[in-house]
Amino acid sequence: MKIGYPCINRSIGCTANSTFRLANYSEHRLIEKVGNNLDCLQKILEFNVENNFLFFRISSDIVPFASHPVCTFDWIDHFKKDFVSIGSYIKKNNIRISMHPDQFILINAKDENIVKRSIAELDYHCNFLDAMKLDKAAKVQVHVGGVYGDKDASIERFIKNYNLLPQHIKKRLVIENDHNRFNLSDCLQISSRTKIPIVFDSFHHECFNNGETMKEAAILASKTWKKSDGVLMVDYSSQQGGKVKGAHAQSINMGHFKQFLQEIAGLDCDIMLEIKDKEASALRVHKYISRLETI
DNA sequence: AGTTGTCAAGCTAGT
DNA sequence: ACTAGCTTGACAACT
Repeated sequence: MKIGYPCINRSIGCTANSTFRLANYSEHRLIEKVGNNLDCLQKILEFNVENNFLFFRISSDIVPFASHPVCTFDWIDHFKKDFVSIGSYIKKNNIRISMHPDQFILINAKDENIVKRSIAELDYHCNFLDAMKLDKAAKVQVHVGGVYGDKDASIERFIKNYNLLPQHIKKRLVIENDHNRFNLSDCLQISSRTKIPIVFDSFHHECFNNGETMKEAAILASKTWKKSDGVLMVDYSSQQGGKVKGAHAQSINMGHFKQFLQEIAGLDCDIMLEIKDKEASALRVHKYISRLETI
């Protein structure tokens, strides 16, 4: 079981998701930003290896505007050496990688243009992972999309559009249950017809489910992962008190987390801690787990 | 140097 | 009708 946190490290003093304004786009700026972001990504990964965080989500902002029409620059070729070098570091240290394109990515949108832009964005994510020469266990996770007042039709549209995706996207794309639109059983329905693996989001499952216990749900999701996809990815969080339903906790609630670990005991998975304070909470989790291992 | 409005993109529920 | 929330900050124009 690997533990990770998403995108941002707050203790090493650099970010791998630095961007700029579209209005200020220039090739020079793009090269500068991507160069810095890749340098910082390497530093974050080194920090992670030292601290035994072997699961990491790379920010979608690592190559700003990569899928925007304004970007015609061949960044894959320009940074080829860096990609290969970071990729070998990832493989050498057996780090699991994921990416999570933003909320604008809607494979099942009714508007063809949104679908087109979404595919362009997925293409960017997959090209990025391909450039690092990572195997297909490095995943790109999205939500199913919008309901548009007709869930069945929206599921059909997802499946239809998914089947049309190019192979280099299909091999990495996975779906995640969300907290108010498509829950685990909706995702399972899609998975049974497309064989797409499901990232299990435990917090979303608490918010929105079809009566499955945490353990049942995690096992159902894990069965959608083939050997070559790697083990089940889990997104873990809990409710931030005083905020609207679905708001992620600012810092980890260890009691809640321990109970979650007990509930899914015996299931191999990699856990992404979607907690706002990032590695601070991840360090507390590690302390707890290493204590368990020494007992 | 510090503050603050704004940033490519969408959907949903809650106010 | 409007906004918070979602991987959420961080950019950049303004004091």
